[in-house]
Amino acid sequence: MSKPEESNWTRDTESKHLPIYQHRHRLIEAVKENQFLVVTGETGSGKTTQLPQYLYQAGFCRNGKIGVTQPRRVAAITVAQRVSQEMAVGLGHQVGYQVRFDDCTTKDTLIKYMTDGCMLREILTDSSLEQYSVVILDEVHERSLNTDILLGLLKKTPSRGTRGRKLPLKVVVMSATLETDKLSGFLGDCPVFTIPGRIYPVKELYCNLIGPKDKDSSAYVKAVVKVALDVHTNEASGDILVFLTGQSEIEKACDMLFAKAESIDYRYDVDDRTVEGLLILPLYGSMPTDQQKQIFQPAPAGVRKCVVATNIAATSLTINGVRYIVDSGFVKQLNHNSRVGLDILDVVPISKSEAQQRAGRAGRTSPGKCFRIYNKEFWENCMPEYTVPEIQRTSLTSVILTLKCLGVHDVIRFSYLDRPEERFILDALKKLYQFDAIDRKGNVTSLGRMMVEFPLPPGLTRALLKSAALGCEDAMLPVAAMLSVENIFIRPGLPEKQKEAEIMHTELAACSGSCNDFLMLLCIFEKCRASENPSAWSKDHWIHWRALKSAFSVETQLREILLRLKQQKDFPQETFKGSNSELLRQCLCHGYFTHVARRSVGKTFCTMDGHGSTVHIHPSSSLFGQEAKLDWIIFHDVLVTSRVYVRTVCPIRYDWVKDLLPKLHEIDVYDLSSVAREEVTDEEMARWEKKRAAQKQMESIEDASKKLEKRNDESSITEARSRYLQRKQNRAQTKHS
DNA sequence: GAGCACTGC
Repeated sequence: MSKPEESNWTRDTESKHLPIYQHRHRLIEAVKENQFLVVTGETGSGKTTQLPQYLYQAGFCRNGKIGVTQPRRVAAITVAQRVSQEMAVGLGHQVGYQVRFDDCTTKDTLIKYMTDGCMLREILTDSSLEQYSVVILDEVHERSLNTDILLGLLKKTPSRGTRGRKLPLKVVVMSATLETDKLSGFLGDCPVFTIPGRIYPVKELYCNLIGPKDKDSSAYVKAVVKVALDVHTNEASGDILVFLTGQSEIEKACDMLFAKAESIDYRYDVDDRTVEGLLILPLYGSMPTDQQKQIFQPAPAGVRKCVVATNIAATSLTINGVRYIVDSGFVKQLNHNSRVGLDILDVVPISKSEAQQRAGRAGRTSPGKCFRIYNKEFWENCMPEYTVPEIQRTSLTSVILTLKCLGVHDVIRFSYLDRPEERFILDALKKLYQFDAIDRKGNVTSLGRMMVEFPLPPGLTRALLKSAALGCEDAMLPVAAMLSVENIFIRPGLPEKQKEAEIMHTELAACSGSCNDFLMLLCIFEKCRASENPSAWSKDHWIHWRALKSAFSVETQLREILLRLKQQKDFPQETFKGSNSELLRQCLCHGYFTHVARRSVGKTFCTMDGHGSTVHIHPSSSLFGQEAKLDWIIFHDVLVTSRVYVRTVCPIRYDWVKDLLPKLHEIDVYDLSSVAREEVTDEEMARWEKKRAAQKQMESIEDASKKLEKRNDESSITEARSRYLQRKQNRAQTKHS
């Protein structure tokens, strides 16, 4: 292996002026002396780019690679590019990166930047991380789900001698200055190394336009517009960055900025979105990338940029030249609600640490100001200190399966930096049991070992494996791919264009018989792939080409994994007795029997998972309006807006799920909690077997359908849940009217 | 007759 010249490294004057440079010797010593180290420093301290280079220079690569994790793909790629330039080596050689679909490493790679998800995959194949001498977890304060899991796994780091390791693995945890004591405490009171940052002061101001009682979104859209215009008229030069929660609000705010500017006698030009001296630019994730690019170009001389953005501008994208922040104080957050068994997207106040993060975006190149539209009372009473970490508000099914496959059987007492609620873990275990990924004692089954290989939600993997057993994976692979990319349907803003798109989408639905949204996805996938010019085809049919293209890559990846697994001797093989038109739907049932609903009054459906929630078919479904013809359905996901909607729907027959549904009630939380704790006694096992036998007997006497209905109807808890959802609906309706 | 923040494998 070739080392970069020492002179080359020190000649780099830019990196010598970074705050971290003068601490390099002490840092290297600290890593040498400790197995765990917390390194803290604000953005701009140089820790992400410099520390791996210092360790490389100090000879840490003699016994293995240095791995650096990032929560986001772009960060992993750009930092690796930067470091390879600084070290004057080709990207992919000594310095490389690995993200999904893009492995830019070789056998020479010694400093490897990667996403936290990739590192987790790597641990699945090499649990002692034999190839690494040091692992650096970066951006730990962001508390991404995968980083949190890595923290817990690396805490019990492989020490000297375990599975081929010559030396114990060094673990460095890098975080912004928040909660470093907690991190150090978690890692056995390891030392904390603080590097001064290089950010400029940001003055924080409270505009007192919103208080704890303001819950209405139109109030804060008006407020941010007012503040942004005030900044434009009163403050010195520098761009403005406004934080709102979503696309529709952002568009509304941009329109209001024009209108208000006009009413106070500004000239403006709608096409350029320019009010006199103010260039107004919306920014959100689903925006076409070419439109996003415009945002990074500096405004013309004498013009001030005003970017109205979602949280995407808080971490994922950096806009240079921003000196003023206008903070609405809200964010849209996906929370798993285990009480109703749904994931619900909610608008909630941001945390104080998130507000500081937003303010920090104004101080990257010069001193700045942050205007908070809310008052001090809102700050004190409505905003929590820290954001609830993802691991405590997300569905854990995939993560728990990964942990189980890594040999962590006691998933309740695993070392979590912040422990998820027990019922979230039990929910996940229950789902895994229902999908046959774990057995009654909580051990991973051979099916579970196969399932963990797929980057898909377990239900979808279950359906895919079923289809492969029956030999119809060519139909299921595209469906699985299409369901794991962002929304593929374009919905234009202009009403006449909207109609045009709708007609096109209805035609696409017709090609699959207009009564199965899953089949419609397959149809679109295949039609586009078969067309001469797929991107033109997408455009003509109002389909997002970017999303469809990524569905093609996902399908290829899934197909490769499946091919590999099919070579195993124990890969299941089954024969199908039934008509071909039913084959795909029956396979889907094996992944979606937790998402079964039966039509109840009028156009409503009642979920059969034991929660008995009332749901409606979403208007975007090809089954919308055909409710009267339907009886049993399965659905891919749930959306709570003015009503509880199910999207991506498919009609099924009760016969196809009747043998699966009892599995939903076969195991209770008490059973699982002891499974989870590895405290299943023989007595408990015997009791369960007895119960199961009794249940089987019942089934032969009583029709399973009736029983399930009864279970759903009689439970008062279920009714309470329905009432809760109803209230939620009513609240949402008031909010929207 | 509705409208989905942001990541990641």
